[in-house]
Amino acid sequence: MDDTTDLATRQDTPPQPRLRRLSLYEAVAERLREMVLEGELPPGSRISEKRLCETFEVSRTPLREALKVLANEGLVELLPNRGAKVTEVEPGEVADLFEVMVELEGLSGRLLASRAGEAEIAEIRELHQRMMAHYRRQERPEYFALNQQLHRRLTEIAGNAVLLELETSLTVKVTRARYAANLQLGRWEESAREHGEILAALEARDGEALSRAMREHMRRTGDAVIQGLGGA
Amino acid sequence: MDDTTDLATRQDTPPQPRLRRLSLYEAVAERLREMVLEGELPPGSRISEKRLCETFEVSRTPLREALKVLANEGLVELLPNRGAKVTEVEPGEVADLFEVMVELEGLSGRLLASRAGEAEIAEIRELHQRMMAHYRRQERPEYFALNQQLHRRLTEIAGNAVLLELETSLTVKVTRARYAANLQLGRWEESAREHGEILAALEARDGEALSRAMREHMRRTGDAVIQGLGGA
DNA sequence: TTCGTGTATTTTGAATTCAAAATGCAGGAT
DNA sequence: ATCCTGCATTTTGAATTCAAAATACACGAA
Repeated sequence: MDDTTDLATRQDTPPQPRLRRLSLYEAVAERLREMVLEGELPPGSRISEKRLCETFEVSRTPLREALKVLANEGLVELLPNRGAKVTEVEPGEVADLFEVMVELEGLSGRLLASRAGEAEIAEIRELHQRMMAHYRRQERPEYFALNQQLHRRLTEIAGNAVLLELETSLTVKVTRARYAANLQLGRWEESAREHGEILAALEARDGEALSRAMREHMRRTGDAVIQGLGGA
Repeated sequence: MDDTTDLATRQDTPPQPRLRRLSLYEAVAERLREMVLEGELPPGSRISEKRLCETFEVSRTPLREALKVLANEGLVELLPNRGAKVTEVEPGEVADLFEVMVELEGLSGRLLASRAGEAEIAEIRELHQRMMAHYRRQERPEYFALNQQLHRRLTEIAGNAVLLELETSLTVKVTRARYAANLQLGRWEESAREHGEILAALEARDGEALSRAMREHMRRTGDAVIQGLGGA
């Protein structure tokens, strides 16, 4: 896209692996992921390669590579010789998903308490306060975005790469389940309060309390989502 | 491989999604996974698409699709415009891996105790005894294979699809770390004893004890592997 | 009418081709 | 001698082509 920066990047990128132009298949995968998450491609719907190729204006090769990526993320299912379909959101599987997420959050909390430095805690506090400001103003999209960012940052600070990777990929499914459940419901207030408890436990560096609070937060989110799906 | 069964499978496979001929890229991915796990493709080594295509006698398309699958499993790294390389086995990441696995095993144990029926327990007992027979005869490969099968079956019985999926994919990494650590060491006896405790807790349907035993088993395996890698 | 069979069409799987980026190397300037 | 610079070669990224499988449909028999 921006080829005037070649000169500048040429010698800087090898050491810093950040910031590169995406492959076509990555771009397609990203866009496709969005479409699935937001229900633009509804669960269960068959994906016609030809149609999508026309939509994205790419050939089938990068599209098929992107589909393989999405398949590994569990967003689409690849049926041999019969194309791909968007996976269904089964309430049972969503329950399983949160059951696992609760454990991972618990681990995250325990690690956090022992590994977060003062600087990190200050950073979290700041994110928390910004988020709460949006809550008071009832700005949902901004709140939600910061919420995601905050949770991600917490896991980053926990300092376990495998955990971070797992939470990232499972969060995609969680987000999808939220959309499917149309979860803009009444949990806002409760959720905000839980966030307060999480911050408090972090500031107190109380590993057990933090772990409990994060587990509980995830558990309740799960309950709300599952209820929204008409599950148990 | 066996194309004489086409006639038989033609009408049976649609209802039962089991048992289908693999796509070329799946076959390639499987073989490639083996090669990485067993160190035939050493960590850090660059992968030449052309060479591998010649080895497998396939074109680049299915090979590249397979590489994408392996990349999502974390076995290879895709460098844009510069091909793929086998990921390194970093002791730090292996430590992270086991830290997560311990939690998942704990969950698995808790679920197992409440969900395993008599039939399942009997099945596990039988697997356990077969495994122990191999232990007594000091037949390592057979022991190891049954060990894998038993652990997988335990997670299956735990009845959480997401957990099963996660453990499956993480087990691939665990296996790779074991190979890298050359772990055919002295933990055999200890490990066998731990398996006894697991079975006992399962038979007693003691969720807490089972969870603890499975966590502990995984923790110690991790310690041994990390030690074998020359880590902490 | 309904069901089954065979054929035409569409869609997917894999190979090939074409283009762009990266790598390696030779020659020349400092 | 060392370090640029530019070209040739190799390797990767993406489009296209070809083949095989699945689907849709029309026809004919029961």
